[in-house]
Amino acid sequence: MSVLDKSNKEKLILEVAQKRFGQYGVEKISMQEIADDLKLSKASLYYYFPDKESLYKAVVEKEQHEFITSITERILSIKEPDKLLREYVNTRLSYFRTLLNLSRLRLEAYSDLKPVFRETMIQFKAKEKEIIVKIFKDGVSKGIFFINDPVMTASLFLDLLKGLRISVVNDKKTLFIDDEEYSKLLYNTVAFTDIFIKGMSIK
Amino acid sequence: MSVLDKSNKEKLILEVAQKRFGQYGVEKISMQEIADDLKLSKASLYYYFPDKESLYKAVVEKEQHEFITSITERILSIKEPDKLLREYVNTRLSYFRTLLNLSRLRLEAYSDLKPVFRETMIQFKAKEKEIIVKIFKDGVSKGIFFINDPVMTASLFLDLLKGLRISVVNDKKTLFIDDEEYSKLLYNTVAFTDIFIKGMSIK
DNA sequence: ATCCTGACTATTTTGTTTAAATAGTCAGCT
DNA sequence: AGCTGACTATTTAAACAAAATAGTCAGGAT
Repeated sequence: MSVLDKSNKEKLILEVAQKRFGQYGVEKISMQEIADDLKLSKASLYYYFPDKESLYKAVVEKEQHEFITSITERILSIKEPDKLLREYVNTRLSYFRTLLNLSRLRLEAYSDLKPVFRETMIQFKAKEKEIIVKIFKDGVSKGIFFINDPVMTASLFLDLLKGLRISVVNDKKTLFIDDEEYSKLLYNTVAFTDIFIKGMSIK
Repeated sequence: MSVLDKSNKEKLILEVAQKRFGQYGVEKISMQEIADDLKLSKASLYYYFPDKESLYKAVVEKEQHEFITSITERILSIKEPDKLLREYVNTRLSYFRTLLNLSRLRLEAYSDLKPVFRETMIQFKAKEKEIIVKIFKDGVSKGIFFINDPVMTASLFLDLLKGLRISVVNDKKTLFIDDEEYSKLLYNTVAFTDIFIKGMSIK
């Protein structure tokens, strides 16, 4: 079942769960609490979602979908590849923050990720990479970027962004990022993107 | 007491500990085992080092010292800043691998680091930064690099390198990096350095 | 005085049991 | 089809015991 063809009730449940998970993280919210929020019994909640994992997965996929939709929209309105890339890293960072709140445990680590999530994550990474590859290739064809291997370079770019994100989280015990840390991360990310763009640009 | 003015016995102990910690990590090697290696009683080992932490700290500082010495040597023989930077990332990466073996737990994370280590780590980061700043400033004065804020850019560069390293480790349960992963990390690091250098170079 | 040791104690880690919390099921009602 | 109370199954947390290892010390050897 796709994100698009859900019943109203399911959508409502997803919204409530999204809000709750976003506030305290999956492992701190019980199914009972979500049911209470919906003024529903827990058993009824299980009528819609077979288990907690699938509910969480649906919320994560909803977030992913919202991010991809949002960024795809912008792609249509922005013409310059470099501007586009800057826009991308911005949006991506706020999405990162959302995901962080959603789980409150090292979300970007494959290691202790259940197979179900591994798959959705791989899919997301593929979409993400596709977007960046498109931007890079566009830049090349417009004569702005000089890139030998756009696919490899896209991977590298995404790895570096991820690295910056992880660096911040890795240094902390409590998996939460405050405004100050966020703006510092944003600053670093922007500075990095500038240099990277310059590094790819025709001299 | 500096790394330089230790008794022969202390040096020997450090070598043995360095080897042992390097093989299995600190937490998997007992003081008894190190003492056995040295054909010494555990109590004697404690005669030289007041506790395990200080022994471990001494080993880490030895490694740091070896790295800094090694890289400083190269700085003297290499003239071109870009070549120097490439040399740096190479050496730094092999040092990373050593440290990884030494602890086998997220060493680069400040969070659960005892104050003693936090200090030596801060010192090391400062030295590291100093080296990069020097390389950058040299590049600027030689008219090769164009950098507005060399200090900030050095921080960013080091953060990005760290990010790439952490990305690899973060995805794993077992904190060990094999040859294949290492060469992939090296490849990414080199590719990144190339783009970064280009991004800093005068057009 | 320097270096070393066996025999000790203190602390940390690991394993085990039990209790509590929460996930998940189901027969049956509306 | 959608919902529920009352149930069971699993997971997590707390408490305790046992094992491993860190760390101490009085005193012996050189």
